[in-house]
Amino acid sequence: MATRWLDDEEQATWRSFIAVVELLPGVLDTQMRHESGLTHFDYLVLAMLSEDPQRTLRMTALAGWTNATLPRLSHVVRRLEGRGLVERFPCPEDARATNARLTDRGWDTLVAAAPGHVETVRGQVFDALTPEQVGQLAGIAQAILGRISPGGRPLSPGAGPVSPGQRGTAEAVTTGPAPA
Amino acid sequence: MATRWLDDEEQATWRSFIAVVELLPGVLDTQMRHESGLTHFDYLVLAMLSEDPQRTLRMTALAGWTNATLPRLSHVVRRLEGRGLVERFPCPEDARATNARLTDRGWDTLVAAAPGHVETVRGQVFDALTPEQVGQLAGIAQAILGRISPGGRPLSPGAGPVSPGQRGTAEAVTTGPAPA
DNA sequence: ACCCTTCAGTTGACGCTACAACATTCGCCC
DNA sequence: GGGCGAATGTTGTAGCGTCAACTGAAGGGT
Repeated sequence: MATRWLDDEEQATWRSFIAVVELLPGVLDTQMRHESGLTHFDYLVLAMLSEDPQRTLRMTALAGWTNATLPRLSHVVRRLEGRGLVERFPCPEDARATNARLTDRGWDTLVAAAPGHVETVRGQVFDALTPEQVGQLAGIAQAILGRISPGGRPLSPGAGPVSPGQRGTAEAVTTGPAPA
Repeated sequence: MATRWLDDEEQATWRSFIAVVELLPGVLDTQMRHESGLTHFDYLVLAMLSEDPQRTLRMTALAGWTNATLPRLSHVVRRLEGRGLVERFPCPEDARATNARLTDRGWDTLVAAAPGHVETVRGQVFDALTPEQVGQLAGIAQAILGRISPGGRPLSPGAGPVSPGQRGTAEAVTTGPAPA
C-alpha cells in the first residue's frame, strides 16, 4: 500500500508540534533544576504522592500516574530516597509490591517548588493561549493520548473513593492549590 | 505576589498535554529504532539535510532546524559520520564553521525510513484528530513555540531562495513526498 | 502439594543529552 | 595591524533513561 504522505497543512502542523514536544521538557527541566534542584519528573513523582491521602502509592501505580516505565521510576525513587524526600517499604498486603511514601521533607520540597513550576507553566504555555485554545488543547491531547497510551489515565491518585474531609493538609500540589 | 494556580480545566488540560509531551518522543523513538536503527532525532537531522539543494548545512543552521543544542548536534553528527550517513568538512567561507553533508547512503537510509515514520505519525497523531483539530493544533503549537523558542523557526532549510527546478531528486523527505 | 505462568520490582550495562570548559576564528574598532 | 569580544564548534564528564536479565512472590490448574 502506498504511503499516505502528509499534506502541506499537516506537515506545517507537525513541524511546529514536534518542536514544542522536543523543547518543552527541556524548559520545564531547566527551570525546575535551577530553582529547586529537582527534575521535572522528580517533581511529578512527589506531586502524585502528595495527592494520596496517605501520601503513599505502590510503585506500579506511581509509574502509571507519572507515565513512566517501572525501571525508570525505580531508579528515580532510589535517588529520591537517598535525598530523604521519599521512603520505600514493602507492601503488607502483597509481598511482591513496594510502597513509596512522601516524607515531610519531600512534602516541604514539593511545596517550595510548586509556585515556580506553576509560574513557568502559565508563562510558557497558558499565557500564550486563548481560553478557547485551552479547551481545544484538552480535546487534542486526550485524542492523541488515546492512541499512544493504551490504558490512558488522565485522573489523579487522590481522585478515588476518598471522603472529602480526609484530605486536610494533604491537599494536592501539582499545579493546583497548595495547602493552607 | 500570590501564585495564580491553575483552575480545574487548566489542570486537566495540563495533565493530558504533559502526558502527550512525555510519551510521544518515546513512541517515535521506539518505532524509528526498531524499523531503521535510527533515533528520531537522527532522522530529523537527515531529513533537514535532505531538504537543502546541496544536502549540505552548517552545524549551527542544522541545530536550528532540529531544535537542538550545538553540543548535542555535534555528538550526533559525529556518530552519524561514523556510520557513513553524513560527512563533515570545513566551510570554505568561514574557517570557524563546519558543513555537514548527507551522503548517498544517508539519503537511502532516510528514504527507507520515511514511510514507516509517516505511518506512525499518521496513526498515532493525525488519525486521532479531526481536520478541524489539526488546524487548532497548528495555532496552539505556534503560540507555545513563540514563548519557549525565542527565534522560533517553523520553516525548512529548502524554503530559502531556491529556484524550483533546482530541486530535482533532492526533494524533501521529512513527512512529505518522497523523490520519484 | 506441586509446577507453571504471570506479576512486581530491582539491578547493571549501555547510549544519549546537558553543561561547562576549551580552541579557533571572525569582525570590529582604534 | 593589534587586541578584544563574540561567534562556531568540539570534547569530556556526569546524570538520566532504556533495555534485558534477574529475583522473588502470587495465582491457578491438576
